[in-house]
Amino acid sequence: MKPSFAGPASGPELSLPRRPDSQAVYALVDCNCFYVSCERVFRPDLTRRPVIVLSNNDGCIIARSPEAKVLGIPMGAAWFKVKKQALSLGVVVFSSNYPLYGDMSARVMDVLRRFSTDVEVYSIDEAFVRLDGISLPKGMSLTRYAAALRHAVFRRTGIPVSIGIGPTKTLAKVGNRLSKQQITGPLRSLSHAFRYQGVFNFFDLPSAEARDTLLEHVEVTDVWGVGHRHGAMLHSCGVRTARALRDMPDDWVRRRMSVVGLHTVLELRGISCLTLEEAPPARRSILSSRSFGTLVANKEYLLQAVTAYMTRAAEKLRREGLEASCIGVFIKTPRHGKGPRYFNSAQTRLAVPTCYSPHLIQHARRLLEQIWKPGYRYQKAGVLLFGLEPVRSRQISMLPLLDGSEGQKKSEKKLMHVADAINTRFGKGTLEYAAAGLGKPWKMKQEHLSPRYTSDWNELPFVR
DNA sequence: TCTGGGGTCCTAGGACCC
DNA sequence: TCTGGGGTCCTAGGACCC
Repeated sequence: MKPSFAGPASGPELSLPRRPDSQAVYALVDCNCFYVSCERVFRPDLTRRPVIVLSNNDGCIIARSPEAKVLGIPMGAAWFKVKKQALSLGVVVFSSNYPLYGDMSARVMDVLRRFSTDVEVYSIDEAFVRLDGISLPKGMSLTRYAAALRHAVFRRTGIPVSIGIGPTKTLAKVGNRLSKQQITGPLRSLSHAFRYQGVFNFFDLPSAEARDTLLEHVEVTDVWGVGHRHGAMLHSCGVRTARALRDMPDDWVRRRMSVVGLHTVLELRGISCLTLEEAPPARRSILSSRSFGTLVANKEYLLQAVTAYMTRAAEKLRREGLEASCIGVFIKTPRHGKGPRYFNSAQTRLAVPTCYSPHLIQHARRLLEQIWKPGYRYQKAGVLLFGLEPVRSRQISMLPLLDGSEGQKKSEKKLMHVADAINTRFGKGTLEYAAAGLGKPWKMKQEHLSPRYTSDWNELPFVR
């Protein structure tokens, strides 16, 4: 299956300046069962075999190959509940390996940028791409261009993707779902709109009636922006399809689903409310939290975990050139289970914003001391950084005593810089705080972790 | 054995002010 | 000491996303 058009060598020379009045064309490019596909790139023997990937702590199933789907392995199911059944069916299982997935994601996004200058990375496995204003090779349709993009991603990364195209982001999302769907029943009459595998383009539909027919075959709960609660509410009001939602009165939608829901409805009608966000908005908070591998009663272990989580959060803070002016800590017992339940959190505002790990850790440990109660077995802890601001633009402190001397600030900055550099060069956790503990009996479970194929030569099986 | 982690936005209601 | 109207700001909770 060799594509006749391999895609432009680079994006910019193909993309023309867009006329402001031109009809927007959004494509949603979505990697098929992304985490599973990433594992398969390095394990070709797993092609066509049932594969699943578990969430952090091996808690539940977050990705399934189609083969696992066919076997009836449910999405989101607790692993301990389906483990026996899955293994007996020959399902291959992986713990999630986020460094690997992050790397593969970046490669996919790089390919997308060869096809359009306007790319919004929406999540680790999805991107919105503007396809209007691109001067296509002579005689090539937009749909065919998308098919070429799809081939290029697969050839360059090994990751299969699906593409939905429409006049709004929400319709592009719907189209993406349709591109993965079996064409049956009344949809058969629209089969020409499905002629390229893995691509569905709303602009290929011949009429408004055809669009109605399609939207009638999309469950309302499959519409982007309609979650569990609104889905149940809509069902109770007899609204079951995307078409029915689209045709509800504005004021009703506004009342029951807020302006967010109204935007969804307008987008289903083809009126664009959500635009491409190429520059991600400034981050407002950083959360670092994990469930423990086993329940933890010991305060010292909780202090260790909070130290480790704050270390990670502070690294992220510095990587993004930010400082935090507020921090929070929370701990909780399991939602389920027999033991007594407890949840508590504490926040504090810092006198001076900082990104210096030792300060942040010190505050976090103090907050934990405030909320920890004996007699409970804790399941999870987390730290939150908020009130974030860029390092440079900060106002000069009016409290030089609290802010520390210039010299001290400088040496703190240097220390963090060196520590971050060592951990980047030699791998996460090379340098860490003693207060995070050595044995870490609370560490999360990862019993089926794949090797670090993309970040450590020694873990590549075929390089030796 | 006991269900992930990391985000954002909107709304209602209370406090406070004039 | 008897009760209006309107504004702002903050917070908790709900809803959604992947």
